[in-house]
Amino acid sequence: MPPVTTGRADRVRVLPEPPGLPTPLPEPAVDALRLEAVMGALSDPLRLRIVRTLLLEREEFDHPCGWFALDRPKSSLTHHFRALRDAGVLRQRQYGLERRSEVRIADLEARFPGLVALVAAWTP
Amino acid sequence: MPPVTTGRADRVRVLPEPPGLPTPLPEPAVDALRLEAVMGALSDPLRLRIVRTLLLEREEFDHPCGWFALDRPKSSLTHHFRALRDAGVLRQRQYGLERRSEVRIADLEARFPGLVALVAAWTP
DNA sequence: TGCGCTGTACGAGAAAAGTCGAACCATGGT
DNA sequence: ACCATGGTTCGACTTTTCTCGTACAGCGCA
Repeated sequence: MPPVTTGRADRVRVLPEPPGLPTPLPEPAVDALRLEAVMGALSDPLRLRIVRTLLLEREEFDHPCGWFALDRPKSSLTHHFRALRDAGVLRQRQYGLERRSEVRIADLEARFPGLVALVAAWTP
Repeated sequence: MPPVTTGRADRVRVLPEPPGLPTPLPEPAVDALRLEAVMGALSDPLRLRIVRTLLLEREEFDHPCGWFALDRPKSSLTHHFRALRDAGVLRQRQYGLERRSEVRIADLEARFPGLVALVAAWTP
């Protein structure tokens, strides 16, 4: 299976599915996304790395926070994931006890075309 | 009698260069541009507005700082213009006593294609 | 019932960024 | 010579952000 290419928005998986994805945690609507907020969220190397990892290595859907090899305490990770979600970069769902994240590729592409590709091309 | 200024003060930099423009102030090289730094510089509404204005309303080359209608004290503007220059978003040249700025469009486009367009499309 | 797991909430200290006044400098005009 | 212009530097203050420890909560499982 090919690694994801970020230039295009493939299907939007936001539909309510009968087996049911958990409802996403509160997030800004597409037309409420603000460029300065997104930029601010992506102005941190750690968060940039989170998003990039999510873009390049998502095998299926989304990953729990511990998926990434981040050597920070959990409370720090919560902080950064929340910053990304507040800015509208990430969508998070509660799967039982773990919270998984995915990049809102379609939404970002709709409002800020090309931005996702920049993050995917980023090198630490 | 023409008021000949003393040649003791070697302000040679003020001379207009026939073929060229004044040398830009120190700035990061193209391949030293960092996405997180650029994002950080563009995560502020005021700076976003500066860059966007520069992109959309540049009539010729570049503009002095006071060109924009920013109701901030001068020291604040210096701060923000410097932040933009440090991140590599702006290039600044000293024209005699005034300092003019232009967006490093080509450089940004080379490293982060599409980013300039996002700023140009931004709405306050 | 208790343990291990994932992750949150709160709060405090540290670090970074923004804000702005005041002093200053060089230039050009009158 | 003086003043206005366009801008810098410095220092102080305020605000925001980062970092992380501690405490806690829900779920699954023996």
